[in-house]
Amino acid sequence: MSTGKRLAKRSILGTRVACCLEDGKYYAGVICAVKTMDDGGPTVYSVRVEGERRAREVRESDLVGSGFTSVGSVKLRVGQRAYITHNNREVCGTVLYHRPNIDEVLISVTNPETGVRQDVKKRIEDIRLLESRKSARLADQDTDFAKLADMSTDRKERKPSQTIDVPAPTSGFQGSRKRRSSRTEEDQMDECAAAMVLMKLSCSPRSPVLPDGVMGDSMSPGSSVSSGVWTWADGSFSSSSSSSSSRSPAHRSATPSPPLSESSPATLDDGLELDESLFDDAVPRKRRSSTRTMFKCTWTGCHEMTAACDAIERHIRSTHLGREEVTSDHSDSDSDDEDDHEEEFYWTEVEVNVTTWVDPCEPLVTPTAPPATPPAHPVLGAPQKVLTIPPTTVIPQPLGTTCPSVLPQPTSPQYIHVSSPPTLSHMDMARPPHEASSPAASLSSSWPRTSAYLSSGRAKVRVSSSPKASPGRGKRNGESRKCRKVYGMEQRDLWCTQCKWKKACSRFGE
DNA sequence: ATTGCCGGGAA
DNA sequence: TTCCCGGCAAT
Ligand SMILES: [Zn+2]
Repeated sequence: MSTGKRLAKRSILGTRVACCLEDGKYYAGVICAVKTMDDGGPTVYSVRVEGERRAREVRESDLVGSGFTSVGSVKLRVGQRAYITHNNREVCGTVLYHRPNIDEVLISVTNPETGVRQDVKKRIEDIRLLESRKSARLADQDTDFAKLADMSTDRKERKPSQTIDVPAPTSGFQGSRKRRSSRTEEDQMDECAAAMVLMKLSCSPRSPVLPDGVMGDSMSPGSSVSSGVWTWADGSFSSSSSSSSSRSPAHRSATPSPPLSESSPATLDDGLELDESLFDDAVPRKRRSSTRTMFKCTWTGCHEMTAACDAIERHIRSTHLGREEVTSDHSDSDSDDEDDHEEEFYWTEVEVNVTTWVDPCEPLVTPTAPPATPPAHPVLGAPQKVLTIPPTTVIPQPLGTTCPSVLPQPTSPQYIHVSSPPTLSHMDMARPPHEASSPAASLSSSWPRTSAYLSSGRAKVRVSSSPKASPGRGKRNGESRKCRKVYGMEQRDLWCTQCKWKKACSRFGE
């Protein structure tokens, strides 16, 4: 009554959180009760830490998770167990150090395949303190099993991400909503299992894979927080679907064999066909008419553009993500052993007028490109007119087609922006954006990278044959990325009011 | 299973 | 009026 105050409705009971214990490290647990002192006292949470019997009572400030402190704002102790996405699978590691000042965390992980221990640098935002519900995931494609299973399939240059299968979010924690389930998951599992079998057959029973005690040291004394990250290796396959989910590790489009029909963006500079037969059969091979697909860096303020997506990814990796190729210069197309392919989130395909660029193999910069590329990690979400593409770089949309599912800004479907960034960034979005005025402002400038989850993974532009509009009820035809979808449940406060009320969206109404 | 949102209802 | 949600249609 009275004072409008709306509590986040969802019950936090049952929410998985990381709880800071006496040793200063965080351990996974579940909230089982909340005790709030009505007289202004601090709220006390009763958390059952995994591996312990009794629940312990902790203060809010000792919790990390959705609705609480975000990982980004805590200092991790040495020895803290952490989960990161490495080579497309979640691995568990131990923090070697955490330097908040430069936002860098060094984690020691062990590669399940090689058994080699490796130190990985991550940003705090890319780190989870809780294990994802679905961990283990093979990178497929060029992992061993892929070779075993079908090595004939691809021999040529392959690109990490063709399809836009959405991966996920980051911010390891969860509230109460479950993430979408991908059906490919099963496939992968199967293949994975098959692979394991193969490997088992061809290797010694106790294959080099996964050295038992991956991190036998410096962990909690008696708490078995783990439950095995690489579950598949343990033999426990139970795909539990506990209520508290979490992000699923970012994984790429996996399916190796089937010829992907759509959504296979251009590949390499020379003569590989792209899929644009869909929108305009231009450039079946080389530059033909007058446009051509280029790969443009979408990093805020950066205008780098290259002809090969390979190149743009390299650019992004080194310039923006600050990662250098860890692995020895692999010949050209396999064992991508770097990190999760975060670089893929920062480029987009663009149709370029062929006359404006010269060398197909060399990265080039748009004429107006400001030399000032942010040196360090620029803060995402600080909008600064990103897509200020000079007229030459973008082609107008061919027909009165809709440009669905890409730009959240419905107002100017003038430019087709062949999309690609398959997923959103792995930024943590635990708290409401400190952005300028309206979230819409930030949106209009770029991808909704502030968004948490882009649920249905499909981001490829596609020309639908007929504009078809039936404003009846339910849903509009193909397009429907409204606040809910764009921001996800987790960021409900960013939705427009109408959406919050389950009414017709006013922001993306169109 | 998820998303958009109408219609209805409580505060 | 503001806010919330059941439930249905369309994916
Ligand atoms: Zn809305």
